[in-house]
Amino acid sequence: MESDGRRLKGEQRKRELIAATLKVVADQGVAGVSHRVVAKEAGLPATAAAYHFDGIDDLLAAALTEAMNIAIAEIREIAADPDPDAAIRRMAESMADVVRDSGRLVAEFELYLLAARKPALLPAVRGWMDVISEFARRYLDDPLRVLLVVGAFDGLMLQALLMENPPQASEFEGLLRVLLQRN
Amino acid sequence: MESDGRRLKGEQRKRELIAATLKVVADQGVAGVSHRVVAKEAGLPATAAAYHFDGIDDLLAAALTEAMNIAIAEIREIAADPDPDAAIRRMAESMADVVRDSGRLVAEFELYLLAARKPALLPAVRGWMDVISEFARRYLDDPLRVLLVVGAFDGLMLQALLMENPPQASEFEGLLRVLLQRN
DNA sequence: CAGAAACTTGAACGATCGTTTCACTTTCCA
DNA sequence: TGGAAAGTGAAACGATCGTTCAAGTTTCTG
Repeated sequence: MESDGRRLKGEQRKRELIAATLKVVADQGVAGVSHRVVAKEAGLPATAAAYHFDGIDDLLAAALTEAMNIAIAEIREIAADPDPDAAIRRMAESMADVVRDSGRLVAEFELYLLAARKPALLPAVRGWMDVISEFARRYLDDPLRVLLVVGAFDGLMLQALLMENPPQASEFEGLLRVLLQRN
Repeated sequence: MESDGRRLKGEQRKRELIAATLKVVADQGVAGVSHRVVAKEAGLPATAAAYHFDGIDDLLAAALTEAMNIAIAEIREIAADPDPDAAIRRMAESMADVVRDSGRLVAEFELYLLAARKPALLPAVRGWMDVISEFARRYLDDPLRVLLVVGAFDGLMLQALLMENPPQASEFEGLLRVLLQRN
């Protein structure tokens, strides 16, 4: 724990800046992230981010990692459902939810692309792929099929991001049942 | 056809600028694209892109659309193979090739993200999804499974972009056989 | 060959960028 | 309580950005 009031305020501001950054990423993409834009979004002076983070890349990495960790925690919670069928159903609902407000989805894929060039972001991506993989192994033994689930999970969401009529929860459930051989 | 030598030179420069833009996207991502950077890559003066394109967004859209159209043509050619099993095999080899030199892959996903905010880019993305969908319908009747193939196709490549040991052609072939129910 | 059309290119514009500096307030601790 | 530590924020820096402008050259057309 941390009890120093000075550091506590700093940590709070860091969180505010991360939240503002994610909002900017959702609205305008990674390209729209700058010290001044993020600061205005957070209602803070332009130099706030420069003080609390080691440059703009550090802020971006922190924000995208944070977004990914939230998503990972959600999936982990759903995957822990004792009823395997209920887990699938809830997973499908979660996918439909994420597709509906696409902000997090955009952040997730921006992180993927950034990670392709900045190894510091790879652990967050690996954590995401691992939690999906773990979920899939509950239903499948074949490693090839597990790999397929991880790829299809992201691909379906990316596809949904660009479709006129993205799939509903019921369709996601059908897709998951096919992938997990639970027909 | 076009026979005006003045316009021909202009078209040629446009192609050079598009090629240079794709190189920059592959190396540094969309964020690295600017008039001056692209011009230096192409060995042209900084104002060349400003003359031939209606702004930097127009250049970027032209380049990413071009990359996507090349990819679409490749898939279409492979899908036209009279032997269904040979088509799967060649498709798997193509996927492994693309993963190996990841430049086009990065461009493709940058286009996806850009299309989420700029509707002008949607047709190129839809063309890609359509050609994969068409390929899948040769093997599958169930629309849900066709949807799954399209999503999984992109998702697997995106995943491969970030794996330490991306799948080989043989693994892609196994994955395709599962997806297309051709075991 | 003369004028129009298309292309070329360096210079320059205002805007925004990331970052540093420095004077300041707040908070902690001995 | 007084000095150290942490955070705050306005101002300013040089760099880069997209774009415009104007003075050229090349190419076509009548």
